[in-house]
Amino acid sequence: MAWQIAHERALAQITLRELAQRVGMRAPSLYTHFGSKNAIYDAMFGEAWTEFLDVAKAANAHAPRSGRAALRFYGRIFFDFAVSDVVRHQLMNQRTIVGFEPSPESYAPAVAVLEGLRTNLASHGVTRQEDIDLYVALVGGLVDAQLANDPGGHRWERLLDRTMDMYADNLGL
Amino acid sequence: MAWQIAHERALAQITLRELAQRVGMRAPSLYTHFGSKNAIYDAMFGEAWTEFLDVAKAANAHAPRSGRAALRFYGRIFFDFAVSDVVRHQLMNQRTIVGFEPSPESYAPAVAVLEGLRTNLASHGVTRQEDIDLYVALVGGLVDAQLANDPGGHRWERLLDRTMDMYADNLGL
DNA sequence: GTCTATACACCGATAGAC
DNA sequence: GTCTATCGGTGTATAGAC
Repeated sequence: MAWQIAHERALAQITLRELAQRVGMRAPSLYTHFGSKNAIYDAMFGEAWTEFLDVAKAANAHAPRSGRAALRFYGRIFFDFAVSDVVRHQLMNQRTIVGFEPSPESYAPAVAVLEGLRTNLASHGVTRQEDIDLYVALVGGLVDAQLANDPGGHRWERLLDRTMDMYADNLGL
Repeated sequence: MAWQIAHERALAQITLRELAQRVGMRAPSLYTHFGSKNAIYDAMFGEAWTEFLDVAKAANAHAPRSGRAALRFYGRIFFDFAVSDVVRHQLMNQRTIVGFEPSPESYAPAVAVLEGLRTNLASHGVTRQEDIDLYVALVGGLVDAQLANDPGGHRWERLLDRTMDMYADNLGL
């Protein structure tokens, strides 16, 4: 229900009064379930990363054998997930809510995703930290450029395969 | 003065009452100079992009002749400027303030910067829109990864030259 | 024009009654 | 648990003093 408000208005424009009203409560009653407004964001943060962890796990079953094709594949899983929900991506990957810092419990699935990526990349010979860092920056850069400059379009999505191949070339894969 | 508050607290935590107090006014008096709070953000947005336009223009005088070196050079100008002031970069390149949309006048220097980049890249044979889009995504991705995962550090800054060379290779430069 | 005082509607959060 | 009542805070509108 909080997601619904976030999609209608904006992530930062969720108000306790509106959220409470939609679930048939008064605003102060929310404090019996959440210690603060940021605790609601925290739960949403954990939800979102758990959801992506499931998507990534399910996708792993169909990952290509070839290293180059796999780089494309992993990149597209993340790209599509991020671009398909701007608000969710904003909460997961940008620091847009001022006082909000994810709790260790909510951050755990995000760590699991990064560990999974590390394992996947390692299975294709990509193990150096700087190479992983570069991969993260490349995919993240395409996502952010797409959402910032052509939301709903495909201008940077079309550059994903080319970028992954460029990366593979650079690694000598 | 608004910049000072933004640096002490956060961009979204500038309050009209505090800003007014620091300049020796009451909050409503600010409406004589700005039509709304977002108009203050708008002025700051224009200031920031004008500042970078000046930096980019000054740097152009020392741009290397070689295409590969020039790609590194332009990328570093933007990267260093963005990373040196997180709050400013947030206002310039991210959509973090909810109701804020830059006015055409404040957006003009940002357009000028992009036109300058287009001219610079063209002088080294990079003219296709998709190539320019990729360049923007690469540099932006490194900046965002640096600020999000290692603020104040150099983990992604160290990947800048390598990324620019990878891009030059991909273009056959 | 520039500033002030006042007011409004809304926000997150807390206290205490039921 | 959920309520009512209330607090200090916010952006902003307006009327009026100088």
